[in-house]
Amino acid sequence: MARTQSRPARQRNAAATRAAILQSARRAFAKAGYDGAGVREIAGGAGVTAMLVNRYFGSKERLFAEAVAESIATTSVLGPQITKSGASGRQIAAVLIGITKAEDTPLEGFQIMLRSASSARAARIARKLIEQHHQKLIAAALEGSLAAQRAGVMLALIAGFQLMRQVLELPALAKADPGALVKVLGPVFDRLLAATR
Amino acid sequence: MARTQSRPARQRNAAATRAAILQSARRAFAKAGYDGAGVREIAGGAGVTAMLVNRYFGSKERLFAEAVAESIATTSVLGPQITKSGASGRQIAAVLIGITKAEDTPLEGFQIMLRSASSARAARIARKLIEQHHQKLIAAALEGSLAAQRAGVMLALIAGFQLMRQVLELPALAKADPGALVKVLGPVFDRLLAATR
DNA sequence: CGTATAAGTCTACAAGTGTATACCTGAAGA
DNA sequence: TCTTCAGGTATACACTTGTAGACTTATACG
Repeated sequence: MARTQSRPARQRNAAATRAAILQSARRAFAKAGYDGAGVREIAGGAGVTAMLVNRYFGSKERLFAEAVAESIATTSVLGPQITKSGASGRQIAAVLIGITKAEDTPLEGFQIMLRSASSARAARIARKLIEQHHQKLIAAALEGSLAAQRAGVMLALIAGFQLMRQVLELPALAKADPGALVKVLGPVFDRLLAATR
Repeated sequence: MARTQSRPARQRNAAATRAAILQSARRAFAKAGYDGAGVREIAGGAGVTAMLVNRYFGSKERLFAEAVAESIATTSVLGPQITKSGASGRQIAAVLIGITKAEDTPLEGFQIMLRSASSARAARIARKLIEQHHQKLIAAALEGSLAAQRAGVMLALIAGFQLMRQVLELPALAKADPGALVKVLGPVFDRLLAATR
């Protein structure tokens, strides 16, 4: 009766608990990266003991793989925006600027990747998922030559922008007026959308 | 006489030892990031005990700050290229592509930043240095309005490109023909160099 | 030679990591 | 009501991390 009274104390439900752990893991990995997020912290975020995490997922590494897979699948905001036929650079820029504003972001998959880049295993997992889920889709939607390279540079720009704005919080990008950023970023995306001459 | 016979046993030279530690630290941080590189590992790379590191630098955090500062100062390849008056996007792109080719790179400072982004303390240190050493210089060299934002986006593009090409090794960028990459990246840099309309 | 002092190491500790084993507990079936 | 077993916790261990204090050793100077 020590713990039951302080919390709503979720019913004993394996599936729900598993889901809660996974969600907590996604948030923690996005915030601190693979090495930075501890199993106890993740467990705490789900209102659960550390050991239950290992009980359900086997190990931290397997938990990470599952969390990344889910996050990437959910990170579908920017993809459609870019791959739809009539997209303008200004639109893409506006969306990107919007979703890199708050702490919590739909670009969770990218966030995890950025913060886990130091871990070799994490990087390998991330590369595979990025390549298959984003790079190929964008490249396919681009017309003209060097589509793969242009898609790659777009992803680089997105990742770098997020890194500087959200992770490093470089003032020039983090505190800038969104309108001004659109003015700067829009034409850049336009260049990448346009077929290379 | 237990230890003296096994090694060349560098002469006792504070300055040289300090420099050796710093170099080892730069390499270790670039490879594994702030959290990933251990003090013992860094010390070992300099042929020295872990405690000597703290003796000379006070703490790991301060060692990191100094290592980043030195790396950033050394990372002077791109800065002059961008800030010189007659620079073209194509030239900048060519230089960037050249120095993001091999594993070892003159962009060590960026590399460290990328791999340490997960650590909050490391990010704070890196932000300060990046801001003062790169962002302000580039912004000052740019003509027209929104110079700070344009400089920030340039840095984002550089960091993102390096991340995707060197750290994640996205095939479209890592294995691409340099000439093709110049064709894609050059106009993008041109856009950022040109005054915003 | 003798000694002062800088250069460097040893041992240890407190905190944090992922994980294994043993344990408890609450709800459902008989 | 009693039993059963999945859902969950507590304790502990082996290891690693950054760092502190006491210790040793080599070099330069008198």
